[in-house]
Amino acid sequence: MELSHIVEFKASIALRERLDEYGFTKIFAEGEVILHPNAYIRAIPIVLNGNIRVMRTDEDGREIMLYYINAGESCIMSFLGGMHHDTSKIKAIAEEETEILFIPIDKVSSLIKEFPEWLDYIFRLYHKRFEELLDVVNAIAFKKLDERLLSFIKKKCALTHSHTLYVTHEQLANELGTARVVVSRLLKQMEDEGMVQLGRNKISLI
Amino acid sequence: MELSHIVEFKASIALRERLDEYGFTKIFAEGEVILHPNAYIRAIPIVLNGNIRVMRTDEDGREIMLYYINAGESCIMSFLGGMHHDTSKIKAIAEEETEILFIPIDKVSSLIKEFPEWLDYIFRLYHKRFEELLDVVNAIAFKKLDERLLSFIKKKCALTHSHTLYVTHEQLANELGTARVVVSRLLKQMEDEGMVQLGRNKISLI
DNA sequence: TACTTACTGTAACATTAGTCACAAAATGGC
DNA sequence: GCCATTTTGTGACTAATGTTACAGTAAGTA
Repeated sequence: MELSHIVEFKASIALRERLDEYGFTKIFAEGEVILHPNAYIRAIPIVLNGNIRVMRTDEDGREIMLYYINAGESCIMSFLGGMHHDTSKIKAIAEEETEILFIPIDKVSSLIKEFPEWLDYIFRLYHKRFEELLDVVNAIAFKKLDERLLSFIKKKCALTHSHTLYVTHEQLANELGTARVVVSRLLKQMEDEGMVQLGRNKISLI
Repeated sequence: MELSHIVEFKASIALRERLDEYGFTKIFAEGEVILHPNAYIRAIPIVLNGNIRVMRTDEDGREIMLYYINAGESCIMSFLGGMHHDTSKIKAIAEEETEILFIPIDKVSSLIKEFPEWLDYIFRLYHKRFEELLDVVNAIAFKKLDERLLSFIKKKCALTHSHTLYVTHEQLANELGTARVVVSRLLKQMEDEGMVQLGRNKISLI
């Protein structure tokens, strides 16, 4: 994805040039950790290609997935954290091979003053993330695991525009914040009900 | 609380005057709903005195508390929602008698251009809310109810600078997103363990 | 005081999810 | 093909929470 495809950046060549000038790109392999919990934040990432999975981890090492950052989007948690010289409260992992443009945090704030579209971009993403977080709260507070599992599978499928997912039950369990057996049990149930078809490392929606 | 006590506003008489000029204040009684879910947002609230409780509600009417908005703070969800002409995803209730200064949404964005400290204020609150939301996610994903209940009671006590809380088990249950019997059961247990003392409409931390 | 209402306590039971243990199947390397 | 490893399936059990039903108790008020 080119920066010019981001709606807020389309009209401003100047902003795009500035981002190119200040930023540096880096490519992460699938599964690579982009941002560790408690790490200091020096730059905010804009995803050019690929996807980032954002996880919340607790002290005991348990994790739960919060949302995806798709191409064209940024990690707004980093932005806030960086602005306040705070450490990261989340963990970001490349869901597939992912190319990222990093903008140093000091440039981020100076760009706000110069380019209102940059601020619009930040606000739009904030809004999106906030709503996604609220959806997560809803899901874990009010939904049962089978429902969460199903919509999680659907979301993952949507990312790859496919009906088949290549993941292990273990991975799903980790991202949902539960145990592998639980996921296996529920998946088997869903297969019996004809909702999915299971294979090794493979789940197909029907 | 005066606007001048808000750290970002201290230095700028001009900003405070503008807020006074554009805004209008309103007083809400304890328990009054300030913002309904799905309502259109035309103004963002700054709490001058009192506290607002922000709840997430799901389609079936179940609720769960997200965080408090204290004096000097604003509801950042409204801000985002308002900027994007979106409806409210949350419900805001006056926890006690609460005085609120409402700033019309169109003024909010024009103030950003004029007063960088206004933007700083917004960012600071975003950051705070985001972290609070993450804490909520952690709590409901990984903590057991007894632990959540206890820390919830402590948080409520902290609001009033007291060791005694005047609420019913029903209210606590609603805010935790669970059932009254469950809360009663856990509270009784906590009383047996000498952690709290119970009365009608009353819970004292020991 | 007597009545009503709101709040709390408790038992019994159902459901959901987590845990442990181990078997069975699939896969990949040799 | 054989073996090691990873992944999946399953049963049995425990723990946590939700649900229903009802009794007891405090407070308010006519």
